[in-house]
Amino acid sequence: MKKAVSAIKGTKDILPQEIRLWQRLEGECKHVFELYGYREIRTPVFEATELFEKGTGITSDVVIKEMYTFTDKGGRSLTLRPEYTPSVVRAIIENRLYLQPEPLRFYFIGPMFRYDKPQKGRFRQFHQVDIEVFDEKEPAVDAEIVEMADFLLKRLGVKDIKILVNSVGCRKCRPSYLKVLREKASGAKDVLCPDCLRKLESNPLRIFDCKIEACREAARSFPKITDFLCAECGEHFSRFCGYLDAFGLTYTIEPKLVRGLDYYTKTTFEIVSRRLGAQDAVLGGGRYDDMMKEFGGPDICGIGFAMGVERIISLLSAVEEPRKMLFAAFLGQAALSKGMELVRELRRQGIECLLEYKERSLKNQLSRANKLGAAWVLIIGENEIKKGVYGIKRMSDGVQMEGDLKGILAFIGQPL
RNA sequence: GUGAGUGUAGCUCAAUUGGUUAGAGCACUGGACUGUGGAUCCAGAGGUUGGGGGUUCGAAACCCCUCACUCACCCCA
Repeated sequence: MKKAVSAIKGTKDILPQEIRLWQRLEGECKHVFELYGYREIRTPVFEATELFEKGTGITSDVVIKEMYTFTDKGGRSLTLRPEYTPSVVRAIIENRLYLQPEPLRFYFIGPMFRYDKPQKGRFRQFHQVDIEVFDEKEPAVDAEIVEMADFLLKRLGVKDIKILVNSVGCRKCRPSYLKVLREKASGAKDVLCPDCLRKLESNPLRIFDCKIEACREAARSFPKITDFLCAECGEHFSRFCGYLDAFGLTYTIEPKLVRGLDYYTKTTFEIVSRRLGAQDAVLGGGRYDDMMKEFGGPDICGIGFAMGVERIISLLSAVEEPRKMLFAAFLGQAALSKGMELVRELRRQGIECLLEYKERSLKNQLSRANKLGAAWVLIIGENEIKKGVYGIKRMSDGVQMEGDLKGILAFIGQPL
């Protein structure tokens, strides 16, 4: 098939057939988030490249190899946002939102861009639903966020999910853990695969993820981060888990849940579904207590999560809702003019109407109306115009009558 | 970035393994039925077999290059 122009690799069109699902998801998100006191915020799709280098982290994979970065005509280095958190933090500082009495709870829905190789559940332009809370140190809010995510997913009808939680410690306790882990893993150098030997340097926590049995076996004896948390982080984590218990949520403590963004401190969590394939996270997030300060803002902590819209959508099944639409069929030019007039009035009465301007047989138009799932067909022909009435047919049972505009409206008012 | 798999009509797939004019179902258009839908039957339209090159008397099939998609690694939503 010859294609003049096609969508860019890793991007796709969301077609009308699918869009109902998107609208439902967006509606549910807004509804739930507002129930929890969040308000929508929207920031630009591109930002100074520096924002992500500082925020997402210069050592993260996202920044190193996945950013859509370009130079604009003024010579500035700009980047299409690969994630949302740095933008929100920037907006808060820039607009001094922390000086307002309103709670610092924000949500956002929009596209993100990462130069990844596409695969199942992974795209170059994808969409995230994102929430962030600032200035709440208490582990209670960590638990509230997880509970909200769980509530949202239940409302959406997402099944077979698992909640994973962890603490990655803070800048005080994490380095000492990593040191011990590296030492321990170095002792097992002869059994680890080449991949893991590389991870030993770059990201030793990833060794826990290896699929090779020898590596898994060795990793079982490695220390867990949850055993190395400092007093503050340890208490935060146990209270967080306590609140989750109080909510009656089932969750798994997953000490190898590290997440790829540099900024996380203390709590991290993910909600996964095995139905998604290799990219199994529907939602992931955590606490980032230092980002605001590092951007030169006030010392305000933050916590949030991002949910992958395409991934959620793939777990939902489309529900075909019946379309309460009227199809206007006409025969001849005089009838067309009359039809345009009638349809205009019906639309003002709040009735979805479709009038197609092709001259076709009545049979053809009825057939078409049937295919489109129209609830009624309005029939306008010479006979009707002479009599000053119009035919209206209910497609579900074929019942048909004649009437003027008032009669038609009354007929439409009857149950289908 | 690395690796594997797949590209045939709008969609799902055939083509006896290299053989003549690339087929079918669904969908589409028209007709049977002149102004009354769904069922049935008939007909029509729709293809540079992803693209380019090569091997061959002959390529959708084999080889090379390229592009796209899919899946996995890495990483993440």
